Amino acid sequence: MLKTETESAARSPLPLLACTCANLRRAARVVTRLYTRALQSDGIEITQFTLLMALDQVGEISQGELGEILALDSTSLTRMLKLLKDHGWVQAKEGEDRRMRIFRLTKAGREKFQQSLRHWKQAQERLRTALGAKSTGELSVLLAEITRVSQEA
Amino acid sequence: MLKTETESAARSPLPLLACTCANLRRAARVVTRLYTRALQSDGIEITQFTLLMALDQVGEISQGELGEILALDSTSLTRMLKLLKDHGWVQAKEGEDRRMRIFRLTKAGREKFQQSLRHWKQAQERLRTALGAKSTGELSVLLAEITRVSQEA
DNA sequence: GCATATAATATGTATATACATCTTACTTGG
DNA sequence: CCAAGTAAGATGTATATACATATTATATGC
Repeated sequence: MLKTETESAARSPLPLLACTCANLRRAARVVTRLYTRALQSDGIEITQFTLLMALDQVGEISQGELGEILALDSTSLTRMLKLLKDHGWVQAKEGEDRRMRIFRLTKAGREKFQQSLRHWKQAQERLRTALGAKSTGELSVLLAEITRVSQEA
Repeated sequence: MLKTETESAARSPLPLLACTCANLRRAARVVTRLYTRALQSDGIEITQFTLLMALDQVGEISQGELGEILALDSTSLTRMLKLLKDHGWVQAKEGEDRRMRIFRLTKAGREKFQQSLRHWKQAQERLRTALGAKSTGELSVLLAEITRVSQEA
């Protein structure tokens, strides 16, 4: 029988998992915590902040298109956007195609976004400093790459 | 008023978001889909497969320690592991410290792991091929780095 | 040895997210 | 113009995940 490893302190704290997916998800968890905590006093989750940021950039957009940009299932967005609506941060209107929902920020949403932007920047900057500018840039490129090729694969 | 962009086809399909966290999460979603679909016929989620893989490697481990390795809140593991227990893939025993739960794979769990390993390898390999070996290696290193520094930051 | 502090896990609650399926609206072949 | 097909979003259901708090067991100061 193998010696149980439970008592040994010899396990490295973060062994490299062999699975790219597991490594991505683990990194996403840790980084999400960092941003979520930075935004805590703003009363907004980083996932919600991301939607505000996207809407701030594009102005108006349909639910489906927003889903494509964020690689989020459109039906997932139904509920995420509902939370934002309940907060009064976004509003929807019908498109010319009456099946579509066109979303945009409300005034309160723009304000919430601007407000939380400070703490977001702090988190973003803290991470960039800790990882190094070069690595941060490389990571960005690789994440864009892997997102693209995974969608095709 | 800005022209609504809803009708224009001119938005690039995957604009680089400005947020490292959003980029990580988006990549994790896309890659998760790839692996989940590869494992579909095995009746196991990639998240569950990851737990089996970790347990297969370490043999026996407490819930808390497993959480540290995977950067998963130990209370999240309570329910994830319960699902695996319900499937009969893992079993728990009390530790010497009677608060602890020590987990390990059952025979059925080892078999399920070995079985699903084939499709996991296919997904892993497909991704590696699509992204390139060099980038895949760099990504691994960067993900380990960002995980480490984010936990400290 | 006890009161208190702390650690490991469980439970309540909330959000994020996916997929299957349903509904409604558009599109298209005839 | 209509029937059949398809596209956009809503809803049912399930898992992943976090945090606050509760519970139980261990550790520690006196």
